[in-house]
Amino acid sequence: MELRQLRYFIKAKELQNFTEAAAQLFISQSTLSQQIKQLEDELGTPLFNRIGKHIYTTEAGNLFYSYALQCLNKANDGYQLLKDLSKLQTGTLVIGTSYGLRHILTPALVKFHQKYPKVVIQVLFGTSSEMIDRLCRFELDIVMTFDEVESRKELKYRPLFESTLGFIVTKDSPLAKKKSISLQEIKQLKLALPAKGFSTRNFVDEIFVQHQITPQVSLEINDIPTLLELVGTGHWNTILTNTSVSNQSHLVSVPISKVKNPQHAVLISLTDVYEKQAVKAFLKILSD
Amino acid sequence: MELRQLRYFIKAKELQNFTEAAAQLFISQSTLSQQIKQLEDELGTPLFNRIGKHIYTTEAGNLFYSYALQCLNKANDGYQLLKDLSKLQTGTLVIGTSYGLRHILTPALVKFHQKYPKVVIQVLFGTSSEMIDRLCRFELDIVMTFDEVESRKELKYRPLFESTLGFIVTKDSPLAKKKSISLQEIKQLKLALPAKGFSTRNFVDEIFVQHQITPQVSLEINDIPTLLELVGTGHWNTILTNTSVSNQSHLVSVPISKVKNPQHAVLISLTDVYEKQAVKAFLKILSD
DNA sequence: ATAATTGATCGTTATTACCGATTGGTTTAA
DNA sequence: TTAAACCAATCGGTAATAACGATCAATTAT
Repeated sequence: MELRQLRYFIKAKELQNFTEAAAQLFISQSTLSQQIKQLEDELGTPLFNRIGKHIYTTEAGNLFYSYALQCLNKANDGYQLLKDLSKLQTGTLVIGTSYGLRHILTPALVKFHQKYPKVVIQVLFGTSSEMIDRLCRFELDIVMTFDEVESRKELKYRPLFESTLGFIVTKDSPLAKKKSISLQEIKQLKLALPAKGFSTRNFVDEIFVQHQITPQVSLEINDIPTLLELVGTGHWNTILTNTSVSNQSHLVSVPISKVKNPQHAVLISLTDVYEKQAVKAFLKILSD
Repeated sequence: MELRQLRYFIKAKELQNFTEAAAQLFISQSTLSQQIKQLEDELGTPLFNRIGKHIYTTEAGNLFYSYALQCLNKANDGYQLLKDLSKLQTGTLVIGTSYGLRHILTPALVKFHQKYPKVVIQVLFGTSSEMIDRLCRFELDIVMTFDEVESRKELKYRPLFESTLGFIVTKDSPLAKKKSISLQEIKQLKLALPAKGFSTRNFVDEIFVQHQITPQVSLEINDIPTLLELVGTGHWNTILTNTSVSNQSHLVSVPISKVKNPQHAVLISLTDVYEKQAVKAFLKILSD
């Protein structure tokens, strides 16, 4: 049984006339006759009664018609779905992102959703190492994070922008008015930092190692909003990319002196893998 | 798009391996590769990501899979339907029935035979317990009888109609003119009853027990036509469903007073078992 | 009667599904 | 590092078959 035969059968049944059906199908009458016969042979029962020059469907033909239609419709639905997908009328976009990038993520999500409202978006915050693992396991379509030290060839890196680290304190703190703060000063203060694995944490650790300074890390946490809330209480200070506190009015970012610390925000995807239409569209919106 | 390609795609997607899929489909790997490629070209999007020696379905492939499956299932459903239907051209229908139901059985058999002349019909009269045993041993397709006290979950009961018991006497008997007869009067008379196991007998026994009356059962017999013949001699009387004597002009059924005795005629079949097309057709005819 | 219409059939052609062998890439084992 | 194993893609050739035109047989309309 082939879809071709079902298409022929349906047309023939609807027109009750092989010659006309063949014409509409742009095939010869003999071809239609043969293909119907072949289908009947496979099904083991006639689909048409041939009475003189007229044909009409048998009981079997009438019953089978409904299934043939449904079968063809399913095939067509699948076809249409993929055509829609290429026009982004459907599908899913799964984004992994660092918390420090949400200020560029959120407006991009809004724009994307306005343009492609039928695409379902999933956003996952997490550590960059965790997200890259997920990316390699095909659980994510794209990762937005700050770049890692090593670069892997199975990953494709698209730079977004640079951001510097800042020392985060409450607006009311005496430190809030300083124009800059040195690592030596920071060494005296209790820090709350993102847990190991976060790209910012990796970067902070690296800086302290470079300057041979051991900071007082009195709290580690793997949730940035909570970290910011804790810093807001005034009991801790932290170091984050400036962009992480851009919408936190009660917190202030003080530049760290004598430290070259630009972090590079990047988009990471898999190389040599078919890239979803939704990913392409999303990248286009981000780059605007 | 052809069903062949959908079949290939589904197998490849399920095994995530072209070589193995081709083997299971009994085609060469090159053929599978070509057909998948052809399908992808028609759909305008890759269905598989080819990364290294592994393949896995793209988003499009995953979405399309469901439709491909449904499409194939519809085709298969249609195929199965016609195979079932064609069995009505050759199959057998084995019916077990109580004697009391022959008045509805015979016209149904005639109609069924006119519609499906090639189906061989076997009819077996017997006790309901015997027939239900046979049904469970798959020796019968369907049983027509009066309902038993207990209902088993492996059996499916379809009610047909209700019938009452009557006291059967010859037309010439002085009792024939009575408008009703009480159990006390019956107690004085010699009875010929169907053998134990017949549903009517079970029901009659139960009624006597309920009224704490012991009847004079002077004859038991497991063949209803013979029983009726004996009753016709005037030496015995009996108790049967009224429908049993509906075509016996020399016998009369006298209602039994003060006894709630509707018997429920039912069709019994096995649950959770494939129901023959012939059975469905027969049920349809019966219900008309 | 005759012509027109229709589906089935026959012989042929064009297409294509299929195969085996090979290639090029990657992964695994030595 | 090299060799072996594995896998999908590709190529050229063959067998299967979808398609065609012509014709036949049957029915219907004129």
